[in-house]
Amino acid sequence: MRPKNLEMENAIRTVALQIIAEEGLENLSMQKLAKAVNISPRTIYIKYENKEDLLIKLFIDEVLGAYEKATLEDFDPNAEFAEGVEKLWSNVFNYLKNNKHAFALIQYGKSSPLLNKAYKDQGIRQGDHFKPVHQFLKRHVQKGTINDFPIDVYRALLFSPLLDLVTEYFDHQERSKQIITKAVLAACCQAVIKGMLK
Amino acid sequence: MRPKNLEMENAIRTVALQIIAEEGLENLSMQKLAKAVNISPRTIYIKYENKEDLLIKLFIDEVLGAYEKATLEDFDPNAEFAEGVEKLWSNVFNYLKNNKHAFALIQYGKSSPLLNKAYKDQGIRQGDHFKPVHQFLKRHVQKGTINDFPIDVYRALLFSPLLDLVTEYFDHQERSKQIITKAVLAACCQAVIKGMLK
DNA sequence: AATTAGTAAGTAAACGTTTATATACTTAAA
DNA sequence: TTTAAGTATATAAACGTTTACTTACTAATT
Repeated sequence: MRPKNLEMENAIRTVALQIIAEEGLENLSMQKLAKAVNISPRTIYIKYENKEDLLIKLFIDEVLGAYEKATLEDFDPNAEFAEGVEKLWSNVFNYLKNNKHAFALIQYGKSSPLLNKAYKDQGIRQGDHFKPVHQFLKRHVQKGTINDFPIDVYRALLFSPLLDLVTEYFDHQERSKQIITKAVLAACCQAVIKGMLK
Repeated sequence: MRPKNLEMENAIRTVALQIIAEEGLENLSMQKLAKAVNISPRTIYIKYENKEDLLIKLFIDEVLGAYEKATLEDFDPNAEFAEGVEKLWSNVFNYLKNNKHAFALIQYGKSSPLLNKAYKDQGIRQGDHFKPVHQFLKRHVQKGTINDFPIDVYRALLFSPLLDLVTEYFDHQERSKQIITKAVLAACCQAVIKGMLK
């Protein structure tokens, strides 16, 4: 039996992300993708059932999986509140800064009904991945450090400003001057922490 | 001369927003839109140059324009900091709550390169619309109430958690229990305010 | 060791459908 | 009667996906 060309499988994902980031999800087609990778369209269908399958696997496995993993790297659920949040912020920012294409698809996850649905299904089935963060927050609620909120509300308060700052970071990368400096990020992180402390 | 059917122009925009919200931007086509409005495809081209023109006008005029207007309703740039932010939050939340389809396109504005570009071009050309908010923030920086940040950073800190909470609100609308209650919103708003105060 | 049957990976080209947009015509009001 | 608003229909290109075929390798048989 002829062996799989694993490099090619990787190329499909990389180029797909690139097209989505540069031209938008609405401009990614199977034919365009095949041409860009320099393979036959049929080859994509050996690895993925259809376009929807490709997009969802790209989103869930390639993008969200790596993102969640990077977020939790060296994160200690038993850390002090400020220390823990600072670690999460630096993990997220450093990862996204170096993975612009993945970030683009993450943003689409909030708009596109297809990806959104996949995310919710995934979020409900496998919320364990963020368990250390839940644990961390729960501990601080019990300790009385922070207010008690539903977990999704914490996500909004803790991470959404950061994701917006990443957008700004990329926007200003193309311009002359970067406004999202380390100092600004640190100050924003402190603001978020301060807001959540009781 | 035969007069324009203004109702139809309105129907085009409403139905376009509906399709985008329900099926995604990538599933809006001119023919599908025409069929849904029960007109000829050509009629859309009388009112819009092409698909891109339609999308951008929908995004900028219909959605962002109305959104900014609603945000600033009865907003007083001379208000106390907490009072001002609370007003902005309640304006934004109440507007978006009742304009789910518009909200969907606003979210696409952060992902789609086409809309994103339109937004940036617009943001640079006509930043005056949010002038009262800039004025408000500037005043409080000078008064020493809050830290001095670039304006885009304030947007991230002040509004992005709220937009995430609106997403959560709609997500939970379909389920049994609403977690984004008035009390939760108010508490989040207070957290944001507290974080920004010096 | 040489041959060959079997099989999954891969390709080129095409399928029928849908896309954005254009042409040619009709309608309705000034 | 003129004129723009509107329709029905056509078009070429692009779409997702499939068909028919080739390639590269394994493993069993000579």
